[in-house]
Amino acid sequence: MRRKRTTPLKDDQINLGSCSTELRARILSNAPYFRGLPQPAIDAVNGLFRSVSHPAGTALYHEGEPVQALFLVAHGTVKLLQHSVAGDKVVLDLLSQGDSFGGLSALRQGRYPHSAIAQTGCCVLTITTADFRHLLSTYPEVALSALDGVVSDLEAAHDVIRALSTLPVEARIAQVLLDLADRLGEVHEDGILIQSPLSQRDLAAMVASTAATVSRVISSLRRRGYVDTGRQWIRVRDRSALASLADEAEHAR
Amino acid sequence: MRRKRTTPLKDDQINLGSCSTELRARILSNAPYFRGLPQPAIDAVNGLFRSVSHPAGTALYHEGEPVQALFLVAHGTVKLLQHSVAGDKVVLDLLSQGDSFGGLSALRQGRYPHSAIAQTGCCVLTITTADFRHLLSTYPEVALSALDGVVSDLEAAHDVIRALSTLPVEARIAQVLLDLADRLGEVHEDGILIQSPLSQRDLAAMVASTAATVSRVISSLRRRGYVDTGRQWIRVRDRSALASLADEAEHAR
DNA sequence: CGAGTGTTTGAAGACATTCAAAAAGGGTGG
DNA sequence: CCACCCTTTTTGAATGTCTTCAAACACTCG
Repeated sequence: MRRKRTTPLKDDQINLGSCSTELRARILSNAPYFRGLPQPAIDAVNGLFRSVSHPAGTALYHEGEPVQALFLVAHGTVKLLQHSVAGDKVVLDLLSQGDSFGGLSALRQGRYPHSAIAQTGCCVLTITTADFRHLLSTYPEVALSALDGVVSDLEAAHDVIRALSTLPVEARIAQVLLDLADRLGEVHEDGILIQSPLSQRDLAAMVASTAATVSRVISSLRRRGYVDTGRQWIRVRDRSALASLADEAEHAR
Repeated sequence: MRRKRTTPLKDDQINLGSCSTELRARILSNAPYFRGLPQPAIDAVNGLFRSVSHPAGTALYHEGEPVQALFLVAHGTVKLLQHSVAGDKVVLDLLSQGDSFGGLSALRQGRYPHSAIAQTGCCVLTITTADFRHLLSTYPEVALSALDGVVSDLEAAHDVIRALSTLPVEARIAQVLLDLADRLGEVHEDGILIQSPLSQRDLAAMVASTAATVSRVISSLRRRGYVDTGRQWIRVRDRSALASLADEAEHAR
């Protein structure tokens, strides 16, 4: 019998992911970009995508490389980050099933403005920029959906800027945990488990802090019973307590 | 004869601005959104816009209000900001001639995610969200341009996030000054004058700091001869020196 | 079991904030 | 043109949050 695993994360969130054609079809027809297209169009779109598997930790692309494709997460989680020259990283986002990324920069500069790393083993659907551009002009509603998606990303980025500008570390961490819990969380009776390996270094890179500080804050949250944590995983036990931490910080002063 | 003005800023950047129909036509045909449309289409577009003047300091809209229009700056500068509940503000961007803002959020939530304040007396062209939506579906190339513009805004926001995450205050200020000089600057023999009234409080709200700290940093930059400053204005004298300040901070450590 | 990575914790110190108060700039109305 | 007022800018001193550096500990994998 297998030894009890200590991480509560699902295996397939950690190990190599692969795409069944069934999954692939489901992802594409549910993707915000293509939802609403007539079935024949969806079939045509389906033909333009390739599915690729990436082992955990590998890069899908690096900041500065010429843009080659637009990506759609089918399975697993993908981390978007920027490197600073000094070597420390800034994590911009953590994406999961149904999220898209990468290719839209092609419309502009033609270079990826950030790197994408497989946070888990994952499967992504890719479409070449040329094909996607073609889609955009063929189906205007796709362009509108894309616009919608990017506007939403922009607002999220502005929220991060506000948090970095006005909130102390603890509140920023609380806020990020809430966001991740809502987007990647899996509800259990003992709390919301964030379904992705997430080191405190990663967390630090999301809130503009350091691993040491994050550890201190997280420990304090754990002592207060707001979260459970372990190596590379976090479970939110008291969502509303975290929410008030983030809010009170804003009202303070 | 008129007394020598102490501010080097242009009068019409401070006082009420108005839109000549000539200016209006020029702005619209040069706007990234509509550039490339055939002339009849541009004329049609022209008919959908209204031009509105705003005195300096007045709000074009407030965060949270329902989105009513998309805006295009014809003259003057406009400040986009978010309020924190504690009352301090976060300045997201400073826009000038040709920049657009506001209405794209309509596609999503229907509420403005930030406020817009006339930094100078200014003239803006507005189009209702309904009309703009109509434009988007009528002319697919407009949707593509809009997409392009938002992607560019998103990348700018990510750059701000990186700066806030990795750079000390001085470097962030240097970076913002460079950006403003490039976008709002007017080249003179004695440096690049940022053509918009800009208080140190505003600057502080752009780099997530305080007026007191900004004053100290700016004074230091002035002593080193990198900038000239006065009440509500800044001139960049040594662009490359500022650039190295921002760069060295990244390479340090 | 040993190596490597992730987490915890302490102590010292830096950078920036906060609070406060004074000085300077610019507009306004007499 | 001057006196007044309000806002912006400047500067000092004290404080604090967070970082840095270091070392110990824990967990996982080969």
